[in-house]
Amino acid sequence: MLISTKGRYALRVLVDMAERQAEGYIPLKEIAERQEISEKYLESIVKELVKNEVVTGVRGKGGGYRLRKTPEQINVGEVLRYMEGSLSPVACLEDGAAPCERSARCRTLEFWHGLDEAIRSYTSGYTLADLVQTGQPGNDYVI
Amino acid sequence: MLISTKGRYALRVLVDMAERQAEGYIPLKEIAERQEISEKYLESIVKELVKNEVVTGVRGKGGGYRLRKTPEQINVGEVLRYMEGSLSPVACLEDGAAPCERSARCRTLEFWHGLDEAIRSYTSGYTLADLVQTGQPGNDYVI
DNA sequence: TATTTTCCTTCTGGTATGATAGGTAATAGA
DNA sequence: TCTATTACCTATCATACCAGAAGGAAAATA
Repeated sequence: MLISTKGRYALRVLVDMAERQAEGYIPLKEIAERQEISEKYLESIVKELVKNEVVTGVRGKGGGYRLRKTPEQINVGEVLRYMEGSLSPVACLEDGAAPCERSARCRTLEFWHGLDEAIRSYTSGYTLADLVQTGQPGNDYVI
Repeated sequence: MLISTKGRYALRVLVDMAERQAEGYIPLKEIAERQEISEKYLESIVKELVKNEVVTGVRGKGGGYRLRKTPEQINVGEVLRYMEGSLSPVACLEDGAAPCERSARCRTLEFWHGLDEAIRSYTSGYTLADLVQTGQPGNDYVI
């Protein structure tokens, strides 16, 4: 499993926010109800989105969360990487992974690199706007 | 992490066997030493390969394991699916997963389907022969 | 001041991962 | 027939991650 509920829920939350951009700040409680996800669990997810400057939160009455950029500026691959830490298919390609001392003679490394690149180029071909509008990528990425 | 050590080690074991096809049956102990992987752990991995008819084992002196098909006939994606159970990036696309009752209005489903397909088409574009020879895919798959 | 909301820290039950341990069954060769 | 070798089988274990739940503190509004 490449993507856990963290990544999946994060996208659903962002789509929800994008569809209600005009309404200003939206309480997490509302999003949790609409998306049928535990509000407490969503807290930990949104926290990560705040930390990475994808959304902003405002406390108190009338507060809530809203997108910090336009949906067109929010890249899906980037968001998933925030949530999952990494989208690398294997441990040896993860950021900050100790370089494998077998890599020079590893016959599978190139295969993994290719898979990593396939995932990277697919996911970074989508923005939040693509998800909201049609569910189709808006750029020229072709599978 | 899409691929655990099970899938990674399985490929290394298979490449090792492919490179020594002419030598007949190869004891797991040798493979474990060459690949620097715990023999006991490899047992559980090879067991799965036997179960899925990728390799055959013969007991006793002079015994060991060998490929059951030619490297050209062994598909990398298939092997990884045996080892990992599934290569689906998200739980909702896994084989036998309960169909999500939100799927009709899910704005992210198509994105996940595309990612699933990207992974599937990349991994199934490689055979064991490709890993052994050059580390490059032998078919016309283009990223 | 009361209410609403984010924000922060801690805890928990379940499951998967990456092994290790110890044995049984089959086979070949001396 | 005995012994060494090898695959095969079952059980156990430490650790980490997943998916939340709980309880409160801080800020903002009315």
